[in-house]
Amino acid sequence: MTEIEKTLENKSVRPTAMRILIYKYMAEKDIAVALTDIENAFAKADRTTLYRTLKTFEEKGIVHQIDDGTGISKYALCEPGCNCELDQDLHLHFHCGNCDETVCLTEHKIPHINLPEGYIAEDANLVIKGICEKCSGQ
Amino acid sequence: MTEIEKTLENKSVRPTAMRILIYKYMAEKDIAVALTDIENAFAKADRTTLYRTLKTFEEKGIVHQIDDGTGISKYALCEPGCNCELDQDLHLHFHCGNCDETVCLTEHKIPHINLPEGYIAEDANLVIKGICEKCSGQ
DNA sequence: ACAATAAATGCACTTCCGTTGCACTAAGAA
DNA sequence: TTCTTAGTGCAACGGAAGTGCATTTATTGT
Ligand SMILES: [Mn+2]
Ligand SMILES: [Mn+2]
Ligand SMILES: [Zn+2]
Ligand SMILES: [Zn+2]
Repeated sequence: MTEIEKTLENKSVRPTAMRILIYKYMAEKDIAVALTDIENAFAKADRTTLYRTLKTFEEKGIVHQIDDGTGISKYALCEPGCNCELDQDLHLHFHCGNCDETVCLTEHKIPHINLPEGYIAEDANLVIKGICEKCSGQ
Repeated sequence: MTEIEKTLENKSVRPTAMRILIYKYMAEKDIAVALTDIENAFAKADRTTLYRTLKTFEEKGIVHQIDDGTGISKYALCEPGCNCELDQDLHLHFHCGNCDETVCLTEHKIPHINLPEGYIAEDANLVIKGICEKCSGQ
């Protein structure tokens, strides 16, 4: 049994061929991926299957969904210490306006914000837009 | 000439009847509004007109668009000191999971974030999700 | 190995929101 | 008034998310 299969089973997700391929695809990329990206990478697979795979992965804490403001949902594998299901230690995301790629900045946590009286924070999303290190050429 | 008409002309937007109505509608609300909200408020008007009005307002710096993570674009009037077109002094937004309302927290600016080497920040979006003061009951 | 059961996949279709093209109308300039 | 531009209304398109149901594949129990 491979590493990926073990990882999936640890999260109580049955390691089907499709799921292993999708996991591997996401693991090889260092950027967040959209459903369409996976669809293009695996032309033979049906969009619904990929869609539901991502949904399952998200529910089981294997990936987290990213709203980078483009209107297209992105997904990235959760790091070992990723507490995204607990809504704590939330990291920020960076979207490059040049290459349209979105990356997790897992080391950069969202700073704590003091809200006005009566407001209760449960979750947060911080997206920085600009030029990524690949595109800025340094 | 009313205050609203003056405001629109100052921003080089011709104060048509429809535009004045939309501006007034947004000014009376203390929450961000979606295109659908305006559509429901002015059943006689066409969605396209409202859509293009909001677009014009945004281009002229009268309103700013808000991405609160719901997937539906919201809009709010820019405060007198709102520098949203300059991408500075960006304030954060709060979305209530209970009443589904989104508000501008204009006093709360997005803190400066130190990015990794090579990353250039140009814009930022910070949305806090939780329970608003109306719904938390205090 | 077999049947019974449950999970995963594939296809078709729907919904929602944003967006655009084009014709028509109202408003401002000459 | 005539010319020209800006605003509005109607219809249709588009992308992306989501759902219902039939079919296939895997797992369980005998
Ligand atoms: Mn991330
Ligand atoms: Mn705002
Ligand atoms: Zn880039
Ligand atoms: Zn609320």
